[in-house]
Amino acid sequence: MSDLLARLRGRGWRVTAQRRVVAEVLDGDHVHLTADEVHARAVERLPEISRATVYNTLGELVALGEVAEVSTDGRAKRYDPNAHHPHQHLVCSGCGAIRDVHPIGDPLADLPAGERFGFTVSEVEVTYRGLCPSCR
Amino acid sequence: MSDLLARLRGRGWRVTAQRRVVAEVLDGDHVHLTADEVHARAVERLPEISRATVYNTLGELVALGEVAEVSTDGRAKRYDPNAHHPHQHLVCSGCGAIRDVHPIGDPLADLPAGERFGFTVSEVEVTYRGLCPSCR
DNA sequence: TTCTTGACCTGGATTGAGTCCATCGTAGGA
DNA sequence: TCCTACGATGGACTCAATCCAGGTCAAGAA
Repeated sequence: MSDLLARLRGRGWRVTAQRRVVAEVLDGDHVHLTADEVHARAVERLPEISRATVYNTLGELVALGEVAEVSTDGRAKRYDPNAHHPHQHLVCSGCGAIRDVHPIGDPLADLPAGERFGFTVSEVEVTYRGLCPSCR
Repeated sequence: MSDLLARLRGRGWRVTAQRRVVAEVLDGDHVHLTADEVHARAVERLPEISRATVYNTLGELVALGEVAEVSTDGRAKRYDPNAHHPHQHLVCSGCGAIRDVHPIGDPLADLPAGERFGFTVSEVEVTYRGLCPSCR
């Protein structure tokens, strides 16, 4: 993630304290924070940062393909910094915990042409659901 | 869907005009209405029906396993009456159109034990994305 | 058929997530 | 150092969904 800011600068991004803090908060594996959680953590480092800025920055990171949006429950979207490593998600129906997982095979290949209704299919999103060890 | 009301009555449901109308609106294949769309159509048949009742009834139908909740965009949830026939969804990134699809194989089998983090995995949800013929 | 009652419905207030916008501030080039 | 266009702010607003107090009615009992 440390070179993320360099990559963004290379794309003409103006690097500000706010954007740096948002990028820093979103660092690590199995990180799936909501926008409000990102904001809460960003405030600890930069007390005046506004929610609008967090939403704007997350939106830009998503548009640039640096962060992926995940919506596993019907509630707030979550932001996943692991966008450069394709993966799917495993969600606990009890506590909502989310893990990144890597199924075998290409899920795209499992949709026969006869089931594509003439669509050009380019992406698949798989969400596995179950109970985690501590909710069972 | 016509025997849905009979099934519900059998489960001790009190059948009211409102519940009947909601169930009728949710009939057919490739039907994926939002709660507000269900409400709009229900109002045509029963002008005084309230949004709260539509939400309550949809929630009960979901809890009974008669209808499935689908959230393909980050926006309003959609309700899919096809819950008794397992299927996945194909969504157009352009216009949002949704089709029911049936991939080959069991997607659950594609998640190796080593990737389950001790979870008891019981469900998979697959969303294919692409462009429909008229958006391409 | 009428009565009774607890489950159901209503509409308005409320919550929560997210967006919009007018204004102010500042990163980075000249 | 100065300028200015891009970025940040925060308060108002939208949209989806839920909550709640009070009125209504489906279905079993008599």
